[in-house]
Amino acid sequence: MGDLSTAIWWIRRDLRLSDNQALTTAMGHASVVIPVFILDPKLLNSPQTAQNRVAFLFEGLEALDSDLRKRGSALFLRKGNPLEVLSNLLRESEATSIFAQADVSPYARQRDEGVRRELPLTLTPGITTHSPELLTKPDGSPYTVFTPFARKWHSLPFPDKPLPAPDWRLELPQVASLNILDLPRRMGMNNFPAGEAEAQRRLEAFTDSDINHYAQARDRMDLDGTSQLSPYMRFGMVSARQAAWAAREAVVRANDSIARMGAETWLNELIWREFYATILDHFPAVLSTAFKPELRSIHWRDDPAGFTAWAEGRTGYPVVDAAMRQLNATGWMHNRARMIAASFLVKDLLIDWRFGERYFMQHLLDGEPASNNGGWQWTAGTGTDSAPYFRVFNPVLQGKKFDPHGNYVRRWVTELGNVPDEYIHMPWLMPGDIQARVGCVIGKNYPSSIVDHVMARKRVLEAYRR
DNA sequence: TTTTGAGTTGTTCGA
DNA sequence: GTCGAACAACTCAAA
Repeated sequence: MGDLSTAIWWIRRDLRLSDNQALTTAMGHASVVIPVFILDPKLLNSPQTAQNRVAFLFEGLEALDSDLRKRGSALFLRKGNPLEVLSNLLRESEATSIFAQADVSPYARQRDEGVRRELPLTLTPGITTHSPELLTKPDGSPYTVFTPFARKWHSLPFPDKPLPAPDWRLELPQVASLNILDLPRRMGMNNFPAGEAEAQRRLEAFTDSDINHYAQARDRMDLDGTSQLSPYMRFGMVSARQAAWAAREAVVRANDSIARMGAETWLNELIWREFYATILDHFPAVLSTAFKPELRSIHWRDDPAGFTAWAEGRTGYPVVDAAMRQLNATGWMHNRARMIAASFLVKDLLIDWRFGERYFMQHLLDGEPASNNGGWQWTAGTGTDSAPYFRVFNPVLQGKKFDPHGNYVRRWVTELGNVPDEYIHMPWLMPGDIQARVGCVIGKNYPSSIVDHVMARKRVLEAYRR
C-alpha cells in the first residue's frame, strides 16, 4: 500500500468493490481512500432520466455504503457540480488525487475533461472489457460493422482476470456527507433489488445453468431465458470483465454443443454492448442524428395520439402492448420485445425513433445512451448495421414465433387473460360470441388496432425509399 | 489501388 | 404446411 496520502475514489458507474480498477488503483496510491458519489443535478434532472432508475441507483448506493461499512469505511455523498464538489473535497480532506472509471457518453467525457483540467483526476478502464481505442482497425479507425468488430475483440488477449474485492480495512476519513438514508426509496414493483451482492448472485446463477439454453431461449418472451443483468451492468454492480469471465468459464465447462453455443451467444451479446459503447465513443453525434447521413431526411409522422397509445400499451397489437406495459410496470423489457415495440413505433406508426429512444431512457432501469441509441438506430435502420430497408417486423408473426402460447401477452395485458391461444396475437379476428364469452370485447375491453399493419408496411417502405 | 465477400435479430409470395 | 427466392443496392473490411 502507498504512503500516508489520501485519495478520492469518485464513483459513477462502478457501484462495486470487486474488480474495481478505480478503487484498486486509488488504494495503491494512498493509505486513506474516500469513496464519494456526487449527485449531479444535471444528470438527475435531465429529460433522459428515469425516476425509477434514479431510485435503483440510490438503492445501489445504500448497498455499497453498507458493504463499505463492513470494512470500516462508508460512502460519502455530496450534491452539486462535480468540479466544485471535488475541489471542496480535496481541500477539506487534503487528498492529493482522484480516481474514477472512464465513461463513453459525451456528457461524461466532457465533465471528466473539465475536472481533469483543474484537478488531479486519473481515469481507469472498466466500463467495457477493452478500452475503445484498442478495438479499432489496424489504422486506428473505428469499426462500424459488428462482425469484424467481434473478430477484433476475439483477437485481443482475453480480458485480465477480475480483481478480487480488497480484503483490507479502509480508514474512515473525517469529511462531511449527506445522509444516505434521506435518498428517496423505490415505490411499487421491484423485480431488481439493487447492489453488488445481488448482481454477483444473479451472474453466478445465470452462468451456472440458464446460460446453457440461452441460444434457444433468449428470444422467447414467455420464458426467463435471458440473464436480466442489464440494470446491474448499467451501474457496474457487476463488471463487464466479470461477466465475460463467467461466460468463458461456461464455454469451457459446457459438455455439449448446445450449452457451448448458449455461452458463446451470451458472450457475443456482451460484445454487442462493447460495440455500441465504442460507436458512441467515436461517434457522439449518433445521440442526436442518424448514423447514416442518407437517412436523416425521412419524413416522420406527427402523431401524439399514436405515440401515447404506444407508450401506454394501447395499440391493439397484443405483443406490442405487453412489451410497453412490462416496461412501465417493471422498468425492464425483454430484448425481443424491445425490438418489436421499437419496430412498431418506427415502422408501423412512422414516428421518429428519437421519441422512442427518449421514452425508453425515461423508463428503463438499464437505460444508458450507448446501448439504447444503438438499439433504436438498429431498429430504425439508420444505424451501423446495414439493415435491409424491408426488414419490418410483423407484430402478429413475432408474437406467434416468440410467444407461441401467448403467455407473455396474458401476463401483461390482463384483459386478454382468457383469450384462446389461436386469437391471442390477433384478437380482432375473434368471433363475437367468443369475445363475449371470454369477457374481452374488442373496441371495448381491449382496443381495436390503431393502425393496419399491411398499409403501414407499404407506407414505411415508401417513406424510406424517399 | 482494386477487388471481393459479407452484412444480428425479417416478411411475403408463389411453387 | 414448408421451402426458396425476392425484396436494392451499398458500404465496409480485408485481401
